[in-house]
Amino acid sequence: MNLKQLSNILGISQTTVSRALNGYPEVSEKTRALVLAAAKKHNYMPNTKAQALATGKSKMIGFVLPLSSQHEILNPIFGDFLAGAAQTYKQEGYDTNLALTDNETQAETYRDMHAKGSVDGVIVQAPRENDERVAILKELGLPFVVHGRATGSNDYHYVDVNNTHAFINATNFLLDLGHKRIALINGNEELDFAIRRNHGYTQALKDRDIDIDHSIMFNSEMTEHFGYETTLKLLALENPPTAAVVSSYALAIGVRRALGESGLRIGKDFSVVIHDDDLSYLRNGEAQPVFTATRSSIRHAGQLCAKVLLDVIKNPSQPPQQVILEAQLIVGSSTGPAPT
Amino acid sequence: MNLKQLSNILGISQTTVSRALNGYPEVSEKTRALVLAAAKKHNYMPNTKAQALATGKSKMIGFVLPLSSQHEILNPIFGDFLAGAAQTYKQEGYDTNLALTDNETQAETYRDMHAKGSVDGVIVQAPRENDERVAILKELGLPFVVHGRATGSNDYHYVDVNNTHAFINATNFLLDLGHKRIALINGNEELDFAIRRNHGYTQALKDRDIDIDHSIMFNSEMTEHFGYETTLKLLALENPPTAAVVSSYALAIGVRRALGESGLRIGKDFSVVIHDDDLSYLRNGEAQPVFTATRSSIRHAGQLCAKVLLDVIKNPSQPPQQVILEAQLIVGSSTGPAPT
DNA sequence: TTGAAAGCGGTACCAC
DNA sequence: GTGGTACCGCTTTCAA
Repeated sequence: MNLKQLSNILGISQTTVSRALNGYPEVSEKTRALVLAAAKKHNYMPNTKAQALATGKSKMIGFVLPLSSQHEILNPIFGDFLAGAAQTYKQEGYDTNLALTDNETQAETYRDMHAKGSVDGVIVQAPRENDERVAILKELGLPFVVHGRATGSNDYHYVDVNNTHAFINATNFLLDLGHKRIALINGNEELDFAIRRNHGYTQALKDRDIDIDHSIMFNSEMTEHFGYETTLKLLALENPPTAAVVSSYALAIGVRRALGESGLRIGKDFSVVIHDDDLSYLRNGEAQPVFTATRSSIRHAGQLCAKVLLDVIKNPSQPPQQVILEAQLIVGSSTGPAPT
Repeated sequence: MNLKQLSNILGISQTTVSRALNGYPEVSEKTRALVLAAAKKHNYMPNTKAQALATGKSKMIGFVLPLSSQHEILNPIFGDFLAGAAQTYKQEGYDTNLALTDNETQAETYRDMHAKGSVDGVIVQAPRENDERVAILKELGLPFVVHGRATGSNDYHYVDVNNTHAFINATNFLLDLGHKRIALINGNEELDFAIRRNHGYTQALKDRDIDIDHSIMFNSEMTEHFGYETTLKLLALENPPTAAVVSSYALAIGVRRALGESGLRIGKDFSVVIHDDDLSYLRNGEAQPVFTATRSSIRHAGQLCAKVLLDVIKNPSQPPQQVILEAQLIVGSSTGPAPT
């Protein structure tokens, strides 16, 4: 069923039918009612391609996903973030176009999307310093919002989590329990969020006049394996820590295993606060009696990014919108005080 | 840059330019070379909407994602499967259209996609018995491939993992180690794959004339929490099992925690084989020294689904293609023999 | 308030 | 080999 057929059935011109469907005021209410009824009856929906061609708006948002996101870090982003964003787009009548790309040809992918006219705007994930993508998108004039931010950059729209504050809170929580030696098990130092988490951790310690001990600060892959290895190293120290702030659930699983094998009970002999963006692991609360969690909802970030992007598409020349989300500190019962 | 502009620059008709670009044989090689060079120089790409409108093919594949996929089970599907599929689509010049939907309005979503002419085909996830979606897609004549299968259904194209065989292998592995009492910790019994896993497990036991003991077979949510609780229950039995086949990494994490707290060492006092589709947890091999894993690559399933779908789109009237993937048994070193 | 017709950017048939 | 032109399904100007 297309416009022409529908208008033929009704004996009204395509023009009027189109106007009735799109809510133009000049159509008589009687006609509109007729058209709407017929459209519903025949399950008519305007062909999106034709609409896009005629209006110049594709009503599609691009989500570019580098294949390197097999990588641990981007995995949760992929799922929950995208789900949140797509949901918001849908509410506003936009579709989501997923574009995979090699890590090296990311910039080209954006160029192509724009040249092919397939999207009205895009989201950029995990920006780096002086990000090529940002430069290209500006050059193309394609609306975009960045999820995360490159250290120091602030001349574009972005949505980010307040990682610094989250880790100040997490560290303070352990300090308040009386811990003096608190380890940090964090992601790779090239990542902006990991840098901010390092900052939050050191900030909290400095505020209590505790010296930073770099031998109990670790930055690397956020995997179970690394959490495990790191914890064993920490416990083997002459003066081992009594608690740790951990940057992801995957890491924390490794931490827990290492503690278990070393005979240390979490919440009694050793306290752990973890941070995670991915709610799925925490959803049923199974982690809470054991760990204390600082968590941010990646799905919510997706929704916000989408909202900002749609706003930018409608009003492209506005000054940068920069949204910082606060992470939530969830206090479980059994992360106990520091051993005396 | 569009066709008209490009043809003006070249002083050739749109028709010829289009033909040259699309590889039609009747164009002289000289002309084609000229056109190709100019296209590259000006970064010309045909507008997908116009192309779709003119050809009647949208070159887009729909991926419908019910919002209930916040649910644990569908989460890995979301990421790795979609990545695999999208990669394949891209190679063939197709784009991926992600459509979120409420669980209740899934069928309508397919109807709408078809009515709007936005996709050439779709993937259906996690089919149920007499699935409404399958019926509708057949009715619409929209090409589709199902990921998974409903018990007993076989009149459509699908790609599925050989869950039965995977669990026969997993169980046999433990039997070969000498275990006599092997528990099963599996997903909810309403799910087709869980049913098949139950079958595989019981099959393997029967083949060795071991009686099925339903008190050590568990079906429920595939979460850490349930893995933990179940394992505690198992260990509290009068005659506890000495090993377990576990249906997901999340469950296995709970199992490990329960064993740890009970002072049992994995691979010495208790053996575990886990099955998981999501490679990300296992990627660095951190689980292998501790668990033995039966794993299927969900990304690979995505690629295969995509291939089949593209094939079906090109040749819609072919008989059902039904692909069954074998899962891989990965033998770790420390899952030891049964205690004597 | 309604309708005819000219695009939007391509493809493909038909003639040359 | 190449070019003219109708058409894909919709929006939008212009006239009535």
